[in-house]
Amino acid sequence: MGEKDIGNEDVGLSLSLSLSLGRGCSSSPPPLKPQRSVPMNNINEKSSWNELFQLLPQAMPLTEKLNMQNAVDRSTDMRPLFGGGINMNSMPSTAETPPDCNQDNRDSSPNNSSLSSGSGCKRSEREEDNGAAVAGIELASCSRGSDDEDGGGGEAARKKLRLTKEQSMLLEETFKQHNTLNPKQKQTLAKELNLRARQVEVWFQNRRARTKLKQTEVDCEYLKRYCENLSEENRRLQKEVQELRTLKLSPQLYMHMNPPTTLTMCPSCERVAVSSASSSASTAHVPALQSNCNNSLGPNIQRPVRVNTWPFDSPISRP
DNA sequence: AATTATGAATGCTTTACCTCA
DNA sequence: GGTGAGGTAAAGCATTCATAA
Repeated sequence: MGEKDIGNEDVGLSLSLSLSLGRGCSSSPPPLKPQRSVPMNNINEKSSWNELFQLLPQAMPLTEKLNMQNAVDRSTDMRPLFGGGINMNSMPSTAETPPDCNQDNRDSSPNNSSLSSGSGCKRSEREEDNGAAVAGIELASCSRGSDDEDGGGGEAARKKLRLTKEQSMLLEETFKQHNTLNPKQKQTLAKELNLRARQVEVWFQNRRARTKLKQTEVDCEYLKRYCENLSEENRRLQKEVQELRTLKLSPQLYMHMNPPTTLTMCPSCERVAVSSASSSASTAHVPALQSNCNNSLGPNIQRPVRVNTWPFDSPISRP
């Protein structure tokens, strides 16, 4: 399948996602992601993403931001919707969910160790699931799997469920709104989808995990680029230092040189003006720049411009 | 046959809540 | 009554497996 390729390509094209934050700081990479410091129940990856996008560099066109968002979304969201050969079976395997199953072996773990930890076995969900099963979840049509429900053991062969297109779509839509569900939402959604609450829960867990994975890939790509740009910048600066040293060694040349060039930026519109330190004429165009903007800092405030290693913010490939 | 996508299982951590000394 | 320790449940995450496509 080429889907992964597409995903990677998108990632490659869309790296800048989180990067946003590095603007103006070329010495240390920006935080890639807001760190979690809240109870896990409150995690809302979506909102983090939104924050990230809000922080994207202003220089980045909106379409680019959207493309990035779409790229990530596409890489994870669209597949279930447009993947070929969608199997419409929706039946939770009866091997997994015997109609009269009302105890903890719902998950049909081969070693039946789901009770081992007490905390990891999600008792309530099993209870919920039982409720869902009672509510008729098991009545969903099953296009396959009828041959393994008689498998006696049943637990050994777990038949893989494929969600229907409609189910996937609704799950995706819900995930876009909130990437975690409270029990009530879970139940409601499960009922709507004709699935067990546990299945909805698992789907959301997987979705979060895989979204995170994609984000990690994007972050890695960004860091890679960031590093490359730093290296490039370093090389450039070293070359510049070398040139200056050379000039210093030949004072005659040095004397005929123009004074060092500095860059100044209009604080409001952030347009850059090149000026010579001793040339009043050349500095004149900073106020000229500022004449077009409402600069709250006043026209005389100029700040030096740092060379930005932000990969998408400035042309790196300088001559 | 190999690969990819994805549903599911398992074990662990974190957090909230309760009980008790 | 306030407080810290210990236990428990619930929820989420990371990892892994299994299987459909």
